[in-house]
Amino acid sequence: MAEVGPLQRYLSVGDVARRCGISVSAVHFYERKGLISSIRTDGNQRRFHRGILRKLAIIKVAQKTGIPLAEIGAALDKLPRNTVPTAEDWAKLSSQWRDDLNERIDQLTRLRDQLGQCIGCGCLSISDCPLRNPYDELAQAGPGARLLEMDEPDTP
Amino acid sequence: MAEVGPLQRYLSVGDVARRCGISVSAVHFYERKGLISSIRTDGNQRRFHRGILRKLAIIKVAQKTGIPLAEIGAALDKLPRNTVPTAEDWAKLSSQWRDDLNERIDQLTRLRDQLGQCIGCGCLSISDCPLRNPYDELAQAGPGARLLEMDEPDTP
DNA sequence: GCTTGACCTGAACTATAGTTAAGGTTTTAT
DNA sequence: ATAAAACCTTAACTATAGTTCAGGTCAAGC
Repeated sequence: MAEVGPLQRYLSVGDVARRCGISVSAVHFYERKGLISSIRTDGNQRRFHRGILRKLAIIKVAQKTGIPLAEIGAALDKLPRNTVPTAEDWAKLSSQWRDDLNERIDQLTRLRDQLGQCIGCGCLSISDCPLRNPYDELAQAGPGARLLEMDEPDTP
Repeated sequence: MAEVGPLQRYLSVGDVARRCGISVSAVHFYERKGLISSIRTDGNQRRFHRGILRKLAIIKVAQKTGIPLAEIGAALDKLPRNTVPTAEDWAKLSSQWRDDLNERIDQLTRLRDQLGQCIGCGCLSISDCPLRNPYDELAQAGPGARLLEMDEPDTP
C-alpha cells in the first residue's frame, strides 16, 4: 500500500490492479499506450490518483463492447477536462458505445438471418449467395451472368 | 491458369485466390494451418481440386460469424468424409454456427441493455454495477457490503 | 538492519490472422 | 527460345492485447 499522505490518497500500481481486477502488467500497458497516467514517488514508483479507478472501469466496459483500446483512448482524450471522467462524460461515452453496440448487434442479426436462409440452400455462390456478397459490399453487383454448372459449379 | 487435363480440372493458387476473393498469401496460410490441402505439379506448384472453392466459401462465412480459424478447421476435420463438404455438411455446420451467432447476439444484447441502464447511473462500482459484475460471473456475489463514499468512492 | 514483497525497466514472447520481402524456380505466352 | 507472369520457400513484419522474464531497486514489517 502506498501511504503518501495522512489518508490513503494515492494508489500504487498493485493497489490499482487489485481493485480493478486486472493485472499489474495490464496497468503498465495501458499507461504505455497513453490511456492512463501516473505520478512517481522519489523512488520512481507509480502513484495513481483514485480517479484512475473510474477511468479503468470505463475502459473495461468499453472493451467488453468490443471497442479497441486505441479508440477508447481517443474517446477519453476528447473529453473536455482531462481529469477524472464525470458522470456526464460517462453518459456521453456510454450512450455512444451503446449505439455502436446496437449497430454491431444489427449486423450480426442480419448475418444470422442470412445464414438461416442459406442453411437449406448451400449454394454459396460468390456471385449469387447473399452470404458471400455481403450487405455492406452490396452496391456493385458485378458484371455478367454466370452459368450454373451443377456438377462443378463455377463458384462452389 | 493451370491446364493439367483436357478440361481445367485443377486450380492454381492464383486461380483459387481470384475466385474466392482472397489473397494468395491467405491461401498459403490456410494450407499451412491445415484448413485446406493441395497436390503438387512436377514443378512443385500447388494444384487445388475445384471443391476447394466450396470449402473456402464455408471458411469465409464462418469467419464472418467470428469463429476463429482453429475452430473452423476443427469443425471441418470432424466432417465424416474428408473431401468436399456436401450440402448436408454445410447444413450441419451452418446451423451450428447460427446457434453460436445467436448466443453472441444475446450476450451483446444483454450488455447493451445493461449499458443503457447504467448510462444514467455512472456508479461503475466493481461490486454493485451489473456492468462490472457480468452475467457470466454473476454467481458469486462477493463478500460484504460496501460503504458509499460519495467523494472518493471505494470503487469508482 | 535486514529480509521479503512490491516495484522498476526493457526485451522477448504468446496468440490470431495474415502480409511483405528476398531470392530463386516454373509456366505461359509470344 | 525467351521474356514475363506466376509460383516456390523462409523469414520477418503488421496489428491487437497483453504476459513473462531477467536483473536490479524500493519500501515495509519485524
